[in-house]
Amino acid sequence: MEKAQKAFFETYTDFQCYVIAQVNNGDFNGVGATHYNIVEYLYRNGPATGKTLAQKFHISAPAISRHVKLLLEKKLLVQKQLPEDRRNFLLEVTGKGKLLVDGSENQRHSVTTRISSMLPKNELEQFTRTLRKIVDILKEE
Amino acid sequence: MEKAQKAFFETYTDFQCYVIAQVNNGDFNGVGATHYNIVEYLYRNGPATGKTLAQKFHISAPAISRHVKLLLEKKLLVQKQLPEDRRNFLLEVTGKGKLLVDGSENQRHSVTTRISSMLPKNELEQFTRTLRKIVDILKEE
DNA sequence: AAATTTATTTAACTTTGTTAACTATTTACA
DNA sequence: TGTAAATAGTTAACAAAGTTAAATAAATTT
Repeated sequence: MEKAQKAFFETYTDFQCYVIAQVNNGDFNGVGATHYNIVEYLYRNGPATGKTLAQKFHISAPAISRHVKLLLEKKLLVQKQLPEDRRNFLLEVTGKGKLLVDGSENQRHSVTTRISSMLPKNELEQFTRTLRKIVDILKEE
Repeated sequence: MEKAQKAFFETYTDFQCYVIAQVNNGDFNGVGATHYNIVEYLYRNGPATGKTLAQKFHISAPAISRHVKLLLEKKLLVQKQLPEDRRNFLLEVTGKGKLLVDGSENQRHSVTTRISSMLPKNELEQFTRTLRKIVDILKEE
């Protein structure tokens, strides 16, 4: 294997360990990583249906259904049945849900905040561009 | 939130979805993602003990123990008790284990290979440098 | 020699994903 | 228009892979 490839490979796998560990361990007041990501996604992108979330997060509809059920119980989301197609339920973040995302004690959010604040702006921009390319490569399959 | 930060944040979370999906779904002949990562790590870095693996992958000793047990059953690893301290068991990749990693049908390996072959060399090097910084930031805590 | 520490394993449990089967609703079309 | 197919979501049963607590065996400390 070529040197640049090898360096990338090692760093990437090292990084992957952290991402996985963060997902496995991150549980904040009974709100797991995927729970949090759902709330945050709906906060930033506006209301969406369960189906959209399943596609976004690449998990099955029943998995989303269980997550949403818990988030409704915790009053972090509310559900609105659409009159034009009553099979669809739009999910919306509550004030409490927004507080969860905005909260400064939020570890999940702070990881990306910390990363982006510790890199020079141009380096961050270049990194984001390459990472976007990588995501697009991954999406192709 | 600043524009560059926001772009990073969105791309990062999108990327994270793929990493997690890959870990959840990736099961190749009964060998899951962590199983494979263990074999590959030992292949590339030489024999190591369970304790080392637990530290490397940020998972508990019992989790490693279960993974290793399966990998021994599948003859992908062998175990050698060290005479100088018989509590330590060095884990080593077998020929069969090496074939798993080297195999061209190997999806896990091919993700990083595909990424690195689709980026210009200097972009890959810059990306690796920034990603290494990020891993170091994450390691600090 | 006894107590403590260390590496590993076993047992019991939790979380979070999966597929299969179900309900409710909408759409297609003979 | 009435029936069949498709779609969104849920429930049930299960699997994978993590966790902590407790057990074992070996080495080290006192």
